[in-house]
Amino acid sequence: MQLPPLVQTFVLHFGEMGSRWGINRTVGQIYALLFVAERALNADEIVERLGLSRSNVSMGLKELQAWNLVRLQHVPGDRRDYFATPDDIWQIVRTLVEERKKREVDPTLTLLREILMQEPGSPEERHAQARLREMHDLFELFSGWYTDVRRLDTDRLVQLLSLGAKVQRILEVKDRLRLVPGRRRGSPTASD
Amino acid sequence: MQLPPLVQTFVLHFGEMGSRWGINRTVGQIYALLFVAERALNADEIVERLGLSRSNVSMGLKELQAWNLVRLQHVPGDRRDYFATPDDIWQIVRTLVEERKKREVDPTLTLLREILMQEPGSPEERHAQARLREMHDLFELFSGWYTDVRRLDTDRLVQLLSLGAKVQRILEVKDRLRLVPGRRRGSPTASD
DNA sequence: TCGGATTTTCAGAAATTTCTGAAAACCCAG
DNA sequence: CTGGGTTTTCAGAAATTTCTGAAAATCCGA
Repeated sequence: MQLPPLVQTFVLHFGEMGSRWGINRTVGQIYALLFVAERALNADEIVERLGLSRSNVSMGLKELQAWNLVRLQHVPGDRRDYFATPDDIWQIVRTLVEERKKREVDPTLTLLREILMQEPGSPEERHAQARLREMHDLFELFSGWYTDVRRLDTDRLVQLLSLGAKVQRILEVKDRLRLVPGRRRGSPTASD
Repeated sequence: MQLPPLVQTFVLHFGEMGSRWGINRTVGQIYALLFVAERALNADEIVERLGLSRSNVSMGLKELQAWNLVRLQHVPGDRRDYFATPDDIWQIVRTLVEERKKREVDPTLTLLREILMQEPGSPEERHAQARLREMHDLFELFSGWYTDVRRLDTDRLVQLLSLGAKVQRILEVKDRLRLVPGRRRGSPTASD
């Protein structure tokens, strides 16, 4: 592995972290390398920098492409494929969340719904269903929140995150307003 | 594996899902089983229901305890250990997030800070640092948001999630207020 | 302290995942 | 077409992770 020390530290750490998620170590390393690279890299450059076999890099890149985490680029007059991560880090976050939702949350929700359709054959099953309904509702809540929030443009999103729990105040106001009788429909927020 | 079909479906799915995260299949299965169980189970009951070896179950339970995901209980007059998941599903979510933060986000933030302290020795390293600063700031933002939001009681949290992107309206109001000249210090939110 | 019940440990076996080199497939300029 | 440069595939090798049985440790009532 022939890398500036600073980069190497990060690449190794990210590889380890990757293996704690579903991603394998080398895929994590490849991604880390591309993330900090000044320009798009081709497969041989990755091989050289990380000391992996050519075929391993090929498979790693294939996987990253399947996740939509790298973009394929071409350099004029060069037939090789070059790979890069999006410049906008928020785009990366969005892709990551989107893909994990697609692969993990959605199938789980489908399964839970199926289970909840079944007729329980015993008190034990009845209890299991009740428990799984709780889980289902939780996932639905998150899922709905996400499809909602995903639309926000990045500035708004950052604003919201920076606000943190201060948003709570708004809820308190909402509560107070709710106590006022005769309140009409609409958004009982600060805009009133 | 001797389980009601409905439970078995869930246990198997959850096991698979577990292995897509850092958790191994059997640990996932044990957790799933405890989650839907009507009462706390002892190790032998888990062995019997999931068809695993006694030692495997022992290690799985140890791991779940290390994650604070199961509580140890005792039945009067019985020397065996019984295990259960918290009844409150939100407690489970909180533990899960807390532990993952501790194991993944915090160490990464530490590493990123260390890297950012170093003096870049080349333009390549300078660029890598700039990129990693972006990542660092992103993690800080999430981390700060989380420490803030974690304090909210569950009702408020659910309220917030249900609200979804409608919270955006509040930001719009905030913007409008900011345009008003001569505004004094304090929180220019609904609470004014 | 003893003895039975229970849990934990751990070395090796089994299963799974990752990695590699060699060969095949692809792709385009000439 | 053809040929060289490039990427992909894939069977087996290597590495890692998971799982097991047997033995050791622990724990507690008598």
